[in-house]
Amino acid sequence: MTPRTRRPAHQARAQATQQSLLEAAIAVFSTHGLHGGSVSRIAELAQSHDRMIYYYFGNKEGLFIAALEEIYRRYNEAEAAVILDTTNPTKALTHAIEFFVRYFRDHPEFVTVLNSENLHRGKHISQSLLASQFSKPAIGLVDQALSLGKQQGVFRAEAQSRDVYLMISAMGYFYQSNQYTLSAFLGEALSSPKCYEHWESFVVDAVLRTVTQSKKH
Amino acid sequence: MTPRTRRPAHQARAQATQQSLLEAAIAVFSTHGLHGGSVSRIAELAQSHDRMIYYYFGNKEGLFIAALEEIYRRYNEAEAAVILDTTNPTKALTHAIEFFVRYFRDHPEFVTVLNSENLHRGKHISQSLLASQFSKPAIGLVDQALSLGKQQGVFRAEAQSRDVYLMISAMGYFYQSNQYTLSAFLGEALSSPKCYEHWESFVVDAVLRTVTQSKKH
DNA sequence: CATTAAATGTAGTGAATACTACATTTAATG
DNA sequence: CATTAAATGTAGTATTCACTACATTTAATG
Repeated sequence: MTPRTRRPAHQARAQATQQSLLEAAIAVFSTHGLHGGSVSRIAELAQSHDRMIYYYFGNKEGLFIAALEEIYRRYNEAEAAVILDTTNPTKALTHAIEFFVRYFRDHPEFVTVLNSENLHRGKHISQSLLASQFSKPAIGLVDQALSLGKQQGVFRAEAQSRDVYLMISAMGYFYQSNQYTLSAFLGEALSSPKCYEHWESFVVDAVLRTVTQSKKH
Repeated sequence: MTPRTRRPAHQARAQATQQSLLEAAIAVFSTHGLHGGSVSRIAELAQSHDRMIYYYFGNKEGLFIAALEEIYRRYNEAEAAVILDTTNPTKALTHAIEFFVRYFRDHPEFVTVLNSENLHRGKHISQSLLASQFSKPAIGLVDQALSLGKQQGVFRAEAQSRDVYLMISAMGYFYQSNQYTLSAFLGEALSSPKCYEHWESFVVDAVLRTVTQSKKH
């Protein structure tokens, strides 16, 4: 019989090769974009050969899609690991905001790869079957905090999770994504810890003021 | 004597060539990025030759810098043309917000070219002498409205123009810049008029709630 | 009209690109 | 140990890229 059983040693090496190629792809695509990043550079960084990219991912676009799926997977994974305070909605929402803003700050590759994908009008994300699965828990964190606050009457019932999620994402993402042009434009380095901390607290303040129920009389 | 006088017919044609190359560069760089956009494609779109790009702009990077300066110039020009209500600060701020959000929506090339520049860590904007001049009137509109509101006691004195400007820009810019991945992520086309209008009014609401002085008692 | 220089047109160059045909190695199985 | 197929390595190919040397046209001036 022809051997249909798996070969563990082969497969382990193969997985390691795929993983290092994927990691290298994220690094190269995030710093040079889809067109700017070359397959030879990715292969070199992964200490492999460009030949293997075609072997495992078909072509350059296939590798980009895999990289896109991977950064989304990590984003969702990180979000799912956050545990919010279930009694204090203000604390919970603050915690959620800090998670998002810090995630964008600490994962610039997430921001730049998404920018590349948007430059190409979502061409690859729409091809991905995995990506559609990621959409479900997206607004989960914000929704948890908002629902709790509405139950307790401290947050306005009209505040929608989707809008608040977009607001938080926008303020965290934009600050990271456009830091270079903004720094030139404003004449101040947005990457400094002082500047960043001020922004983070401003985002918390702005979101809370947006969703908090104003006191009657 | 050697003729040092200008030659109007020559110069007029030359300016037209430069202008069409610049326009084509903005179009191509905005849809394909700095690396993805080729000089031959730009020259073709401008109905000229790549030869002229090197004649007028030195090299590809020089053309990109010129394109960057041009979109910034137009942004500042549009901002300077806005005239705000000088009596009603809420109206004035609402008007300013609408200007920014709509500018990003109606000028996707501004958004995508800035994204390309940020991918390259502001390498070109820092080289530009023109760009530094654009920074001055940047926060002007927001500052006008905020100052008026503070004088009248309807806006909080602690609200800083820079923060509010960043907040407005972030919410308007992010919605446009990330519309494709967001639409896939949220399962809803953000480009629809209904969706867009909802967002615009939400931004107005969020900013006003952030800066408005809460009533005592 | 001859001269001149700005402006444009043509035809390339070398390097980098995505991708591939083919050979070789590796570690399983019978 | 021979066989086998997965996995990897090598050496290419055609194409596109940014950029340039050189020729030509255009519209001024004297």
